[in-house]
Amino acid sequence: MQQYSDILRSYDIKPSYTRLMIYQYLKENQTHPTADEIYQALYKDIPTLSKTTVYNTLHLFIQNHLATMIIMDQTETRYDLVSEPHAHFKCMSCSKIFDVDVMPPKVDARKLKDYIVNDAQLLYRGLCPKCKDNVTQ
Amino acid sequence: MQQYSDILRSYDIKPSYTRLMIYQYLKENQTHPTADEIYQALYKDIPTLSKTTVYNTLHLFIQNHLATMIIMDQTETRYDLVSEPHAHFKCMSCSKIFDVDVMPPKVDARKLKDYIVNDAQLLYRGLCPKCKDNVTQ
DNA sequence: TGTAAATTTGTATTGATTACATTTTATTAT
DNA sequence: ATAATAAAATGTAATCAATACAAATTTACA
Ligand SMILES: [Mn+2]
Ligand SMILES: [Mn+2]
Ligand SMILES: [Zn+2]
Ligand SMILES: [Zn+2]
Repeated sequence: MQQYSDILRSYDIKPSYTRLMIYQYLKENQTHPTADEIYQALYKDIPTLSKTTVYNTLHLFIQNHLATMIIMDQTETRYDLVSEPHAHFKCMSCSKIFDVDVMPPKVDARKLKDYIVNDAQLLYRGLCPKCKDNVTQ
Repeated sequence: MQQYSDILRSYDIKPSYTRLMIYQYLKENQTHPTADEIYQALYKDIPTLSKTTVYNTLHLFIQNHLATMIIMDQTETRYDLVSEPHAHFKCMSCSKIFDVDVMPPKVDARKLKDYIVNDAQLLYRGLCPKCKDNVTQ
């Protein structure tokens, strides 16, 4: 937990209790949760938790480049800690998001000349092995 | 217009007037419009147009692999005709979406073994040349 | 202590998208 | 033609994640 405080501080984020808990949840559940999933999970331990705080905190994490948002469809935004660049696969049947060990291609300077690129995301959609088997029997 | 009808038919879409107009708009304004932008543009010529019809038609186009949706943030879904694979750049200042001539990397079969991949999207975020200049003077 | 700043909370609002019943238009059979 | 049926389009209400914002609580520190 002390180490988590240090990580938050290293991103210029004051490690309040709520922020620590949200960071811990993201760190120890690498499941690309929605804001609501985070809220539901932490609510058990922090009954005073407000959903607004979850949103506020996630936005703070993103501002400070500690987290990133994964938007696969308009109904749910998911969150991930910033780490090694990797791609994401969303199963359109079970809605789970899987990490894919593929690097988003580094932007060719000629292709995006005069642009400032802050973020790159590589997204795949389809069926995960489990759901594929369920559908095709 | 006759050619547009044939294109729709080749995707198993019956070319009604509304569908033709929406297809035409997407074809002749390669600007990745929102459903509302399409509605606002066509409303002038088709005053009876309903926004639900725009959504219905776009969903039909997507079902039949004639169009695709680009979701860069949760407030607006944008639409694009399916064409040569290319990436998209969203300017976080002016909200415009630019085509980028970069191919989303073909999925390595070993990386997504046992997955069924239906769709790949490569997204960049940042500032376009115009907005960059406005911000930095 | 007391005061200001930072953080968290609760509630109301927003707005794009969907649900769905109704109406209109197109197609087919008689 | 006309009627019956199917397909397409419309209008309105509902949904629901996300935000706005003001109030309350906690923290920092003089
Ligand atoms: Mn991930
Ligand atoms: Mn495009
Ligand atoms: Zn699945
Ligand atoms: Zn711009």
